[in-house]
Amino acid sequence: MATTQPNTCVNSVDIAKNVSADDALCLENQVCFSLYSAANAMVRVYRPLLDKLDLTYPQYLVMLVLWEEQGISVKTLGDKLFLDSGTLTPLLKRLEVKGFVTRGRSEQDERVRVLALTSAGIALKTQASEIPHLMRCKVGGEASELQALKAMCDQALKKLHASID
Amino acid sequence: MATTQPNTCVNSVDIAKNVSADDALCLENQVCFSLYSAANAMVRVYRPLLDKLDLTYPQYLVMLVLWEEQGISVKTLGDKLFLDSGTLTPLLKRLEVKGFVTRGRSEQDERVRVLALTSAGIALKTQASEIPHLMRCKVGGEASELQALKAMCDQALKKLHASID
DNA sequence: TGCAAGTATATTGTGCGCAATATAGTTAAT
DNA sequence: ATTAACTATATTGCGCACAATATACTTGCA
Repeated sequence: MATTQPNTCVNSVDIAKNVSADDALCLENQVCFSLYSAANAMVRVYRPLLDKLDLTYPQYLVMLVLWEEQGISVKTLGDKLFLDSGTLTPLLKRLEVKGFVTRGRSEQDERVRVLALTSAGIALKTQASEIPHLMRCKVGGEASELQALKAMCDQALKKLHASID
Repeated sequence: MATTQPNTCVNSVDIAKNVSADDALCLENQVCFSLYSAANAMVRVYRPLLDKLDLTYPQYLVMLVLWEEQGISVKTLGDKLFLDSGTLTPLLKRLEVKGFVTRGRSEQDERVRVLALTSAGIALKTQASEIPHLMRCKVGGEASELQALKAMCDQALKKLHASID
């Protein structure tokens, strides 16, 4: 395992192991490319299932949060989903137009939007309850593998967040 | 570990293990959300590094491919990156405007674009050679962990692709 | 040869993601 | 009470992703 590049880090992100500068730029060795491609593919597989609920994947994530807890702010929602208002504001407006979500104002603090579900939004949860099962069937794989994947993604996410100072 | 939902699949995608329909819709249990968030965070961490090369992350991926092999078609590029012409055509035009890439035509088949690098595009590889190292330092973590993450993403990608019939 | 079927790329439209910026409302310190 | 600093949301602009569609070119078959 030759290393032709001085390397003050013992570890690697975009290479499978310590390799030459050239091998490090090889697509095959890029961890991040695998992550990126898997995430894209995942959204693609969700799409036909979510089409039936008239939701996109990011909209589905918002609904997951609101099915758990209503009356939260855009900020709180963004903290949970790691998304900002530039993404969420237009997305929430689309959910409002579809009649799934209401965007009220806090009486205590006029700046904050209070997000809630309409009855249609609440009702959607019943249809959505099939989705995890359908995804399971579509993709298969051992539960332990998926748990491991989730654990590694969560760990990577933690480090990536930390590296944004 | 009670299962309140009949389940013909032994495995799970969006839940950590066999759980109730309600727990399956819990954001905390969603493997795909972890994948999605980690991929977003990864692109965010790349951004300041790639800004210096005047590249976005998807543009960087295209350059990685072209640094390995020039003269390929949009189709071949798309097969390698799992992206279609709707994504690549405008992206390649932007790389052309920046002066990194040329978009010629095949003489054998007038339909196919033949992608090549300009001298500026080739020169960029030298600057890019630092990026894997810089990402490694930014994120840290054991090489074996990253290898494992890559392996699991590749496996997931394979299954996700297969599930699109 | 002519034409149907297939293929490669391009176009259009929608919805993210996110940086940068703007605006309005709140809080705290003087 | 003012005002400066802070906070929550919104807006704008750019670049993906991708479905759906269009166009141009090629190939194979009758």
